[in-house]
Amino acid sequence: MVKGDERKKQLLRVALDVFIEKGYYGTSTREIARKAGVSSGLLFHYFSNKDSIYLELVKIGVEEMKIDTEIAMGAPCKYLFQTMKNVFNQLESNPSFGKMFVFMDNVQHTVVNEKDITSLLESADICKQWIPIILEGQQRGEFREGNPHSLCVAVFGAIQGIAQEKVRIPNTPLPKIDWLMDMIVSRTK
Amino acid sequence: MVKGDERKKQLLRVALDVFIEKGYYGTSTREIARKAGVSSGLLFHYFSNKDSIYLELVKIGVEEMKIDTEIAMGAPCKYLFQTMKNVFNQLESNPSFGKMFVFMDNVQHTVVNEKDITSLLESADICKQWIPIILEGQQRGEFREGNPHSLCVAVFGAIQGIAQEKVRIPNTPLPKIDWLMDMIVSRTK
DNA sequence: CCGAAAATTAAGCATATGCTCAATTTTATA
DNA sequence: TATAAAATTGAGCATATGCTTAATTTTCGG
Repeated sequence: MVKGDERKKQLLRVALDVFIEKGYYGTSTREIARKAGVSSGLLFHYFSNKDSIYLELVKIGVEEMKIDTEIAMGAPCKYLFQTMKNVFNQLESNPSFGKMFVFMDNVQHTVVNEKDITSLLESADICKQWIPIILEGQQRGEFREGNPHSLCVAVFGAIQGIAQEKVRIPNTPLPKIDWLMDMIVSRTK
Repeated sequence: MVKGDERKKQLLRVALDVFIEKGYYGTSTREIARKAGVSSGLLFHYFSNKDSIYLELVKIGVEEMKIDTEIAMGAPCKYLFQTMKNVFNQLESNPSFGKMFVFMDNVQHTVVNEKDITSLLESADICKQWIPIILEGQQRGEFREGNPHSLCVAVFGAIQGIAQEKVRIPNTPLPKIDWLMDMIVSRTK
């Protein structure tokens, strides 16, 4: 017998793995329970339904993805560099971080009948968060000219792609941060 | 009544949409049939089972993703540029191309109990195809130094991310190809 | 216009799924 | 140690799913 709180955390960990591997619809509550070594009944003792497990994971992910707009606006280029450094460090040292990264990407591309999730995701939209910062960086001459949305998509698309590969093949060598910065940093600087 | 060949193509088109939206496991054969306006029975008249629909789509995707190694080795930098240009042009003009792009990415991250698919995907592994070309480019001084695998992951991760966003939000502005090239092209050139 | 071939359907079987619920075991506490 | 609270199980219901099959409709060459 395990204390309720621990069990719930364990179930969330297992659920994250299965959701990543098989997607929302392909994940059965039975499989989560089985991989956690408990009965289906217990799963539904801790979570009211399948959606709520998913939603809870999304909430955790959204929290992890939040950026500090205050600091970012103060030094866009430096902040972007630091953000990448943090992400890459975490990808190397903490497998569950990478998993959550991949999960959040999957979530973005999965249509789930849950308005709660849709609204949650809006607040986690990387482009929405970063576009004002990129604009600020452009005005300072730190970032190159061009559509900020495009720049954002390119930079964070690359980070996403790298994270995906890292989770799938853990010994994937990470690129240098400078390479990614070269995509967005002003050349004349 | 529709001629067999046309119907099959239509079913593949519909299946691609559903697979993208809900993933392999979340896609039901009934839904494919319903969205195509036919009965389940007819679906299984044209395809022996669900896996074979998926496999057929993967085969098409693999074919589209193949690169011309001969030409690429002759002019790595130019070829990379041209490849990106083609991809971006297609993304703008041909929605089904973008869909296939996203689908192939999903396929890479989905575990399906089908050894046929696993082996098929190896031949479509972008890194496996590009690493020799990047190496060649580095020897010529066209590409920057660094782990070719990392460079590959960064560049094609970015392209993937962009394609994803373009499919999800079709009016997403595409970045300039030069921005992406700056990630990999030698600075001293 | 006849009949074979092709296209299509509807019903149904076996199994998997989300979820409930009554019952049982374990733990903690007074 | 007695008892309430918490943890856990396992059977089971309703529905969804992959797929089969017999039967029906449509097409079209002779």
